[in-house]
Amino acid sequence: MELVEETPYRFRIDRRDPMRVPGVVFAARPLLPDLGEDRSLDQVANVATLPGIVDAAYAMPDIHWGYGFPIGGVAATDTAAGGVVSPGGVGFDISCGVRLLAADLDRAEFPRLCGALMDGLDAAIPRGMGRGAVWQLADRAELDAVLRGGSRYAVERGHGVVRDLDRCEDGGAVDDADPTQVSERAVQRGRGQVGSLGSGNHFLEVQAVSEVYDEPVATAFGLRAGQVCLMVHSGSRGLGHQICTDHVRAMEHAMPRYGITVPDRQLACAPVDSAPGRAYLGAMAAAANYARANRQLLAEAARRVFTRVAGCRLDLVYDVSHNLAKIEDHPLDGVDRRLCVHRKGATRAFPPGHPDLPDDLRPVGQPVLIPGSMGTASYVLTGVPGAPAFASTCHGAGRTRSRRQATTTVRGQDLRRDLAARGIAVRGASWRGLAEEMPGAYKDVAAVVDVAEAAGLGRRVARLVPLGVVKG
DNA sequence: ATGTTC
Repeated sequence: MELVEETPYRFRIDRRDPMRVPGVVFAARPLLPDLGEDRSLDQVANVATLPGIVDAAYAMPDIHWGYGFPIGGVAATDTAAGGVVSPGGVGFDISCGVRLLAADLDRAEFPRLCGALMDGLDAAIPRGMGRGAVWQLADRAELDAVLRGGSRYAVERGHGVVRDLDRCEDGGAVDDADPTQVSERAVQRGRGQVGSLGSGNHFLEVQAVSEVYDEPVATAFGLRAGQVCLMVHSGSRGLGHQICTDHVRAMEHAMPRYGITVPDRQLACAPVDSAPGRAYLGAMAAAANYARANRQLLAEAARRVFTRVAGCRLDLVYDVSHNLAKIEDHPLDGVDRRLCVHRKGATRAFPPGHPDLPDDLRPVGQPVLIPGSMGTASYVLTGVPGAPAFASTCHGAGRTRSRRQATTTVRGQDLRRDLAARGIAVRGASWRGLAEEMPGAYKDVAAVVDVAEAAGLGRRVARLVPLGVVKG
């Protein structure tokens, strides 16, 4: 794979047939994928062949190998020019994302509360493969209400406060969810999982603000140095996974009907303006709402623990997805075009002044939540004006070694002990799951965020360090 | 990521 270094933070993959646009990789040399075992740069070139793709196939500094599309990938297609939507451009965990809450509690108070707080969260947060959930839905009709209403419905049912919705992407729910495009199997898998963390890299973490880079913006976000925070990273569980599986299969069969060929069958896609395209987008929107309700319920469960143990509030800073396709207007050659923007392992980062931001955030831009790997820092960024890649940035550290490799390197028990020695309390669900998330299997999130800022994708606002980790 | 290979 030939990479042309345009700047120290931006590399180009020149267009060659059948690519329709070039590839652009935001990275520094040390962050580029290891070509021996990671085919993600080939995946960038593959994505660049998709019908209707505009501008470039983008990759963020946390890029790594994914299903069809790279994780850390952004691709936009022109909906008026046969542009496609591809489930592989969203990923299996539809609307996986991050929610950050700020406590009215100083980190100096944490040591005396740590044991009770972490034990309380350990008991209150369902997690791991399958397992239980916070919210027992009455019936299919109530699940449909979640699929249509997301966090808005959760708050209507008493799981949260109205102010939460102001601090959620899309006010807590996307429109155009179509539960009729969600299969019975997806419904069955999702029915008992609203308010559950899942496994893998999902987590709930008690953190402290360790550094503020931009005080006015941090203040507008509701963050100050030394403050205790809570970060939730979870998605749409088995429901989103099943929806992805179902619609990839449907699109594989439908592609010949639209004369579409792709270099990798994992890039199965259909025009946005087609029956299978609309069907996927309707089901995807339903999964997006499910994921938001899931994070809303998890945050509520954590709030109850914080209230009981510490007598403190948790105010929502923001909730944003990093696995989603959205129909957005962006200027191309000076003209606004309606695009289907796929972000897979990439976080939307609206700049100051964006009309979709709530009034109190519009002057400062959207909070962009970047979780680090276990035991390392996380970052809060804000969007910047005129950014490339359709107002998107990285979503985390990015894996460098497989789960399997990680488990042969370290034991979960040792990892937990090492973290405890560094003052980080861990409440896991399985030793294996813990080992798979060893920080050494990830890039350095600080380096990833440095590149994101240097490449003009976003601007650092605050750094958060872990105090306690609840792992799936 | 995932009832971790329908």
